[in-house]
Amino acid sequence: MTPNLQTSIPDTQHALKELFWRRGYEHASIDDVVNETGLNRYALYNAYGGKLELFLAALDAYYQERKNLFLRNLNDPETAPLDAVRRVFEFAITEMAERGTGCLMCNVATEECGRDPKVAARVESYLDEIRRAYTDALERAAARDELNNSVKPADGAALLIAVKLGLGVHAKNGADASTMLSIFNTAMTALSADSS
Amino acid sequence: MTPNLQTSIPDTQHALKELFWRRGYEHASIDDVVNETGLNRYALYNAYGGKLELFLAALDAYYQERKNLFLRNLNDPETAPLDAVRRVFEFAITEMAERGTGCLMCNVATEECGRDPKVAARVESYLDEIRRAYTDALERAAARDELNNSVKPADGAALLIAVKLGLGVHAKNGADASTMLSIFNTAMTALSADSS
DNA sequence: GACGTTTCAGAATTATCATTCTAATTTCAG
DNA sequence: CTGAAATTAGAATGATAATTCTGAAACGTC
Repeated sequence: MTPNLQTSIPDTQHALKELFWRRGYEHASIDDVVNETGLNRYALYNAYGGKLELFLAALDAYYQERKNLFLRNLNDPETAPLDAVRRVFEFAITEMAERGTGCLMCNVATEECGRDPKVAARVESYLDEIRRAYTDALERAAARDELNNSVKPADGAALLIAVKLGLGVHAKNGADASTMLSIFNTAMTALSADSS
Repeated sequence: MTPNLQTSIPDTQHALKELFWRRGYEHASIDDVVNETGLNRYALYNAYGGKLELFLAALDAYYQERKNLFLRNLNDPETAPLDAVRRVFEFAITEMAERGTGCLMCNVATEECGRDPKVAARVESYLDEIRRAYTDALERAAARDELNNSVKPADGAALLIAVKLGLGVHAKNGADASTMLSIFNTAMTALSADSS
């Protein structure tokens, strides 16, 4: 009945992701981890090493999930690039508003554990990958004359990421979806070709 | 030599502001407060009540300082409104990059103490006041045909605040001033009249 | 079924920190 | 001066949490 470590690792990572996403690194205790993963404390330490490694596993699970979801949408050839960006943001905003916990990657960036080199390296590479994907999408938009031509795709991508981080802060403060969507729409209006 | 409480409160608030800004609420201990304010532990508890009230004092000191600085610049009749916005952001970005600690108000919003009702109320009223000031500035810009006419002043103001929060996250992660200025410039380009 | 190994639950350890307490010192009015 | 009141430095308290330890239970192999 009790799952062994081998078969339970994916579930464990999912539970870790949920726990750290909801509570943050510092406010999730090992007792919480034990309760929510169902795994034995001793086994956890043997398998992962310590709390930080547990967190890295959660971050990896989050990263894989987002990467699949976002990049698949952004690169969908059936969808106009700015519509794809919109779809990704609308999903993220709705989710953040429902959960009230911002985005795990943004939260990490503001927590003390974000100063850890291993954590920081993951955040950086994750943000780089997202930025590249946004840049590609905005380049395709520019090629279709759908991008504000005063804005370079790479700059627009960096702005989108900053807005996303800002929305994550708003979400942690209990902002509702409509407030956040309005902010995102303003950004998209300002970045779009027909804007002025 | 040791200052008494009456004359030292302004210095105390300044020291509290610095301490909590640099370390955050949770990672600043009462020992730190004792060391950095030079005040007696017992006296601190008598004067303030507890750690949260110490933090509120820090928040108040920060708020007063920013309010004077930012609103004076934003409302300066000698300066074109978008230039005034730019001046405020350039100051804030330079400061955040130098300190590497984001902005105190943004940090609060992401910390657990931001869930406290008294803290949340202060953050909300502070952000409202800033939003109103940005809205006024953007309305003046619109009257001079300097604002992207697809963007309503109130929406532009909300976007500026989200960007500011996002830049605060970047700053906490060690972003340098030029990266942050570039993001801000992109936002201003997209919000300006001659943008497309 | 028996034994060596693995896994378990939860206690022990160690550390940190907010808050309160205490005994000594300073202050200052008379 | 002097003695009551205020103020101090730092120890005690109580709580929480990461990590390690321990003795018991479960498991698999023969």
